[in-house]
Amino acid sequence: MDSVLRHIRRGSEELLIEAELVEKLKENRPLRVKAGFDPTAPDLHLGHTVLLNKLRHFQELGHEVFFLIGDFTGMIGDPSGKNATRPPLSREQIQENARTYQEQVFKILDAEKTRVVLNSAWFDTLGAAGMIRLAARHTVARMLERDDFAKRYGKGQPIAIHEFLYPLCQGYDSVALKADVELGGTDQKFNLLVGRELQKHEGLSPQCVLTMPLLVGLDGVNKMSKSLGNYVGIDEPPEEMFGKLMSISDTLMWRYYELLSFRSEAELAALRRSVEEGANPRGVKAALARELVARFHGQTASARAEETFAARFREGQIPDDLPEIALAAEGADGLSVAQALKQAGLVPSTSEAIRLIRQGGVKADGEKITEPQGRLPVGEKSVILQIGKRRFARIRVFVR
RNA sequence: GGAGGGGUUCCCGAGCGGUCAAAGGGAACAGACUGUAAAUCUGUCGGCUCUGCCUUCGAAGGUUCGAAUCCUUCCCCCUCCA
Repeated sequence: MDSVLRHIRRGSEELLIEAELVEKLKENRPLRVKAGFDPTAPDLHLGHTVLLNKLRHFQELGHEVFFLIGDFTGMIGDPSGKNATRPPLSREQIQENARTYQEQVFKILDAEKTRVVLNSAWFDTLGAAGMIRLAARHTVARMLERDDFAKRYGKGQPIAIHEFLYPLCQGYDSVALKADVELGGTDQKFNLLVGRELQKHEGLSPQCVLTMPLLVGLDGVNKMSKSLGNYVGIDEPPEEMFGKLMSISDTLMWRYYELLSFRSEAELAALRRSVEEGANPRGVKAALARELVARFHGQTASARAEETFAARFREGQIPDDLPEIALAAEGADGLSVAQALKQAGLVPSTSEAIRLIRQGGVKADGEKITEPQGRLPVGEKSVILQIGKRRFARIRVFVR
């Protein structure tokens, strides 16, 4: 029992209430473990996988996971108040999103032990009267206990009524599913607890609540999210993933280890010690990148991504598989480098190109270009233009 | 229904008749450094046929030699009172 509990708790923020969970586990049946996802943005990133990994743990322990897609609650919108409105999704879009979700989710979850459910299944039949009955179960004062509501109320910021319905609906999902455990991010704690209350009202045994920390994004400041652009998508190409993971700060790396790696606590401690004793954090970070890329793309792809990364950034190599782009020059004197960079799509404007040349950031066939007026001659041979370490194009100039 | 606050370049946010392509911060990009796309430092950060020209400060008009800054109308967001 102890080792099971430790497994469940690993990486988690909070478990409520442990004693109750022990009781449930003692019943020796598959527990009904619930986690909700909204029906938009089916592009999963590493932030989502923190929770998915935990669901996976439950499956490994023989429990049943309910992967709930909040197609009904999606209509209410995000209660965090950031995105005020969100266009309602059509039935087809939701179906489509659900499908995409599953494709991605089952890279982590065991499809055999996962039930995908939509909450419109019970809300469509609940009706307005049912909704009012549900709303009667909770008081405004209790609703205002939620941290973000309290803050907004205190600051005189608006809170729309329907935002109060969101936690209630999410809680009702737990009633409908008879959930034994619900997982969510720490920001979900309040909503998860509402589920407990509502279940008690219905005479059900209240669910245990397990919250997982939010994963900080690549910027090291905000939580990982697609809209902030600080994410690593689980569908991204191996090279991209590897590079992004190498770009996190040395401090942030440890957080990622805790939340994303499957290495044992003992192994983590050993890694930490080695860096304290002078090992280069670069290597440790690469090991993390290797593990994660391998999880989504396999060993070989992961190894190849690492090689590419090393070649590109340590040895400054130029990728060898660049397609040739043919650009037309107006006359026999060729094309200005700035124009070429723009037309090849490496920069959005010639102004930007000129700036980069002035800063010494542009190379042609490995030679730094110093003259903003520089031109590429017309010819049979292609030239490789490079900006910084990451942008390349193979260009050939011809006369129109 | 009434009163008031506000919409500025990717984001936050200053500017309130000329010296404003517009302070400051963030993000981003480049350079230096580095066994890292880490950290740190420096620079850049509307467009162009680039020592000059053109287009931006919610929209449209107007006043003025000159407007992000003043006036008019309109659109949008927010708060308070009822």
